[in-house]
Amino acid sequence: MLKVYNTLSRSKEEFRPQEENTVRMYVCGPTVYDYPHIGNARSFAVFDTIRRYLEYKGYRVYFVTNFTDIDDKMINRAKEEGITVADLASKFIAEYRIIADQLNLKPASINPRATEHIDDIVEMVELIVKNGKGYAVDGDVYFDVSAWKDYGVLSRISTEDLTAGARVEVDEKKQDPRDFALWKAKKPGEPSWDSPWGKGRPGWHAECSVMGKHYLGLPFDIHGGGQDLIFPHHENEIAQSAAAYGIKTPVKYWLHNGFLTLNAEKMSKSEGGFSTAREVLDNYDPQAVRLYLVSGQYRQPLDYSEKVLKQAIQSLERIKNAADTLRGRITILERKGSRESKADTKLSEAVNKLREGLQKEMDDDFNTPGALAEVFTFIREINTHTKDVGGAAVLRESLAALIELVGILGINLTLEETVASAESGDLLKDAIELLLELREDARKAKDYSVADKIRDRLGELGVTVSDTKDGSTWKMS
RNA sequence: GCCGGUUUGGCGGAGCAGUUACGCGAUGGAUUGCAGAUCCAUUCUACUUGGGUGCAAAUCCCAAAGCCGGCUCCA
Repeated sequence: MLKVYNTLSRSKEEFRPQEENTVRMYVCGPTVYDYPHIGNARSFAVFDTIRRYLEYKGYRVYFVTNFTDIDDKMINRAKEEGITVADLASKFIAEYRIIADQLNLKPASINPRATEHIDDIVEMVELIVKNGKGYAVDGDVYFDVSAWKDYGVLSRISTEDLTAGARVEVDEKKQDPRDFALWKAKKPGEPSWDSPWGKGRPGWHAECSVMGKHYLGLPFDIHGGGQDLIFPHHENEIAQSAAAYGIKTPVKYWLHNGFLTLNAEKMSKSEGGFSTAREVLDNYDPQAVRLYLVSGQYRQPLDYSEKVLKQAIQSLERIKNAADTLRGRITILERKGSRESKADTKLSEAVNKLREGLQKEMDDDFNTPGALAEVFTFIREINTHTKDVGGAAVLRESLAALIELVGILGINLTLEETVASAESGDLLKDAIELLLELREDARKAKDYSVADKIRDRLGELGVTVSDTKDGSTWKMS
């Protein structure tokens, strides 16, 4: 039974989607005005893992994540760079897609953009005004927080404290400092759309309410985002949806990931730091970065440093080696024939334990570190028993399980299997096998200079050869 | 000021009442023609501090301290 921590109740709740076997989830995507930073990457990776696990459990997941392509930051940055807001958006959406690809994020069901839903937004704002929960002033439209008694349900910020908040800007147009913009009147040089209040553009919070409703219907099951979005963004989303559509809450489970913290001193000193996702992904194996990002429980803060990245690289290596060990043994058994042995049973049991254990951990609010522990326990079993396994079937089963389960965490172990599937693969494969046969003869004759030459030269060509007690294995690197 | 989180071994990071987390690193040993990979052992009877409850507390309760974050457009 899956339990998820719901920010709304501040407790773990049994997860029950409204429609059986289907999960509808929405994750706040980036504002595409700049390069995504490593903190954004964490959020992407976390919710991708959650989505993949739900799919592993058999749910059909509708996964919507947006691009905010119109807001103050977009406008300011476009002005600075001397390009249009639309061009700025294209540039950084492209950038996002590169990062998403490197992080092995499964493509969303859809990536809607705020500017594609202006009509829907206008419609929602009209409803809010019509329902007496919003008011227009000089082309701006504000949400009337005083008219929504449940304001603060999610963030648990009392409205009195809010007024006293350090960063509330005084705006004469607002009836109350707590009120927030639903629609902003056009200023000179800004992109704008027609509305009943004149030309203008949507407030930030409006888009997510609208797109969530449009693609998933209200209420939907999961809404995700960083903890910094709890207030005001998600609080306002709830208020908007409730005020416009008359429903109590637009979302059943609110999930928020913790921050990624940087050791500021350390980072700032090391050549400009590693603040953008791109810098990190260019400097480290993207798979290791992904592993690092899910190495902590998603609600906990996660510290970033060069050291932990290096640890992740080593951990990833251990996972890859285990897959290679299985593959190597499979090729050896293909050569010498398959005959089951006692070790087969042990490995088979380990596979079952892995599946059970991983599910138990992930069912507990997506405990990815726990899941990784299960994976590594399984890997030890692989390393202990594989050399004695006589049946190829259990090896294939183990490999498939390993690939599938680390796949939930976003680690792709099939990337290195390219050779075998290539058109020319068979010829190449046979040629390498032949060389290894010759090498084996040389080794038997204790002619190690020839044996080492074959291994070294193959190594130069990108073929790594390893010896085991029952023969040699190879892989393309 | 208000609200929230966090404090576990050399490092990362689970556990959330009773037994080895797991990974990385280090050291020693084993296996191997060598290399790579791997296994075993040690570091590892660790849990911010002070009280309390319990047969039993890292784990529950109370208090304090440190660190981090949110408080109108930042994942």
